Amino acid sequence: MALTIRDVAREAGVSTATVSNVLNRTGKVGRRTQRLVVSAVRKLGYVPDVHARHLASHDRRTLGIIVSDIENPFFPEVIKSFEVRAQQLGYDAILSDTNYDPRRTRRAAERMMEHKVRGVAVMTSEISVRLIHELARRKIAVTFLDLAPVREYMSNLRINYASGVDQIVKHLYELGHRRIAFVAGRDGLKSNAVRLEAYEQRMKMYGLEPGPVLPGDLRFEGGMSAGLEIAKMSPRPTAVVAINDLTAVGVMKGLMQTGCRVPQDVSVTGFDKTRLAEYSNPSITTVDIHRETLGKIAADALHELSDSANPTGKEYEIEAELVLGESSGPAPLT
Amino acid sequence: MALTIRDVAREAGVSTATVSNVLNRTGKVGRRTQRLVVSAVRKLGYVPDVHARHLASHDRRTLGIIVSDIENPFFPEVIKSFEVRAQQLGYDAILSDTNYDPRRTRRAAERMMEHKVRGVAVMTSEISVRLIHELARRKIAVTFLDLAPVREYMSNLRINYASGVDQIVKHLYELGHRRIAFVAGRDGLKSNAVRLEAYEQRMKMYGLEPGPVLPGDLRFEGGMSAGLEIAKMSPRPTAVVAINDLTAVGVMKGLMQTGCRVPQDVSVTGFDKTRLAEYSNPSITTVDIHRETLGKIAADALHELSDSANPTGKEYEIEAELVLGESSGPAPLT
DNA sequence: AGAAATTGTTAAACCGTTTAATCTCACTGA
DNA sequence: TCAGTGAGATTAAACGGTTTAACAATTTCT
Repeated sequence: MALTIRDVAREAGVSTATVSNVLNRTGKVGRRTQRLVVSAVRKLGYVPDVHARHLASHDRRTLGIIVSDIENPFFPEVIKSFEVRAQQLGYDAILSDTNYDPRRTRRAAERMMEHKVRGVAVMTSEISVRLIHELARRKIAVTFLDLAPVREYMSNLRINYASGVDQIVKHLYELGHRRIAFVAGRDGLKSNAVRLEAYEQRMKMYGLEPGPVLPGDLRFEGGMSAGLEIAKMSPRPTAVVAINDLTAVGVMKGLMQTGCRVPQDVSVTGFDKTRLAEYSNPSITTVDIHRETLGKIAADALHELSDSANPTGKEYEIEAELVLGESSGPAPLT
Repeated sequence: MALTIRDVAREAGVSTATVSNVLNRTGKVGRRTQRLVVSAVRKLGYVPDVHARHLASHDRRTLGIIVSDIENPFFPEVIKSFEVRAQQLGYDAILSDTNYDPRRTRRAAERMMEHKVRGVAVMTSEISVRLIHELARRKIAVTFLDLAPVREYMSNLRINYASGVDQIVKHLYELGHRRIAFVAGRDGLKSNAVRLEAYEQRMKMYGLEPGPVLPGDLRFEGGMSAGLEIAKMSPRPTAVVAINDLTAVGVMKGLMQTGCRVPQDVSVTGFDKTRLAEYSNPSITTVDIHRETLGKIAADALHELSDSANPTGKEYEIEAELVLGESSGPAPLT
């Protein structure tokens, strides 16, 4: 039905093998013949079929990336740099979105198997460790974010959340803040627990009493109600460490609604360095987790894992970096 | 090497055809045999190879979507609803990001051809009409945003920008504003030109002099410098219509930096209803372009185009809707 | 009971490409 | 002159599924 390699071969007056060799630049074809084939391809507008190609050449050149929510501003940048890097390494990249739903996570993993990818970057925590092991058992390389120990075909990307929190608390301490509240995120998430823990630890290191710790939901609303609550506390904290930027924006809104000024009365910090941090008013002091590095390293890790003879997993570390904004300032004189 | 349908057939003691029939629910298999096959599949953990499947069954069940920039907050929602709808219709969806680069746009289109997709939703304007025609000529259904007239295998999704602008101007007029400025976007973009034109037309309809029209860049920075400029105009406009939300945020920042209050002194409106509009402070009066509808309709349009016997293109219209925020209010008494 | 209709299963061809094995033939060197 | 060489091209067998014509078994009908 559609144009095949046979049509090209006929047009150029050669065999299909020759066409294939020209297309794949194996260098086995004479210059004259090469020209013939190329012009036949041009003339006919032939485009090879990726499915037939994958099937015939046992060499699978696809990488997958699974994210929990493409609408979460954290992911697009990661996806993009993953895809760019994958392409540089000669892979096709496919994306699946799980929407935080375990069923769809299963489907996503199955899709990766169906597509016979060489590796998958798992950027969500709704996935079960069993599923990861299943992928690895099928010799599909996997990278994930601190979900399991490293093993065969499994590498780990550790984001240094603790260091980010450390830098925030240090920053606030040096500005003179002593009562520093924390607005948490969702309970189940390991990445959230790590940050809370780091906060508590660092506070103690400075000889400060941790807390109060307010509940949040990783969303604007949770931040806002926390902000309202904090505004009427007595003694009122002079600084708030929020679990992410969106929460920080909510906190600021809550504070401002009750007349608290940011940062004159209360300093607020976020996490993740989303665009929101930059564009909110005041802009937010936050932590940059180098998302483009994350995506790139994920692709590199998969490449290395699936390419080498010994697919032993490795640990990678992604650094976090404090970025100053207008939302943090000197503690008010009591 | 990996598990094939033959392994399953052997395990179940049937032929490969039978396994295939069970997997594809053709209903030609007896209950007993069905059970045998299913349990063999389970036991072995067999997952079919998508490439072999596509190759053998000539029925291509993939749709593609090409966007200019996945990091642009406009797209993720569109992509998601496109993928969800595609899946409901039984398609696999693949995504390409062009990064506003014509070369990458070409690559994206080629990728779609290589994958032998049934249809492509083109959500970028960097694509040449030639390329769209080339896709259509290969009987790949295409939908786009007002890039070309409808033809065979080509449907058009028209976003009603004009109506959105109309609603904004009407809203401001009714609040008593008479001097309404406009902050433009990028010059080449048709979608931007349409909005500017609609603004001018509507202003005249109300017997108002359009302008001033300030340049922008669809980014925060352009908005901010426009905001600074507007602040020192005399007589100062009492309202500003910005080309998009990000620009509006910039405008507000610029205004506020010079002591103008929003909306007490100057009202500001955005466009697109990104998260930014909701979370900025004050939140922005903006226009919602129903992105999830856009994605869904794109998938539906492709399905219809590629499914029916006569692939005649159609026109679809996406409505725009005013959403009130805190950034617009009554015109100040002069 | 035997023919006809229905249902279930299989063997073999095919999808569009790659690739190992094989063939051709002009050229080299002894 | 002729075996040996090697570059360039071809042939044919995969790859992992689906599809279809043909056959076998069972049920239905007369």
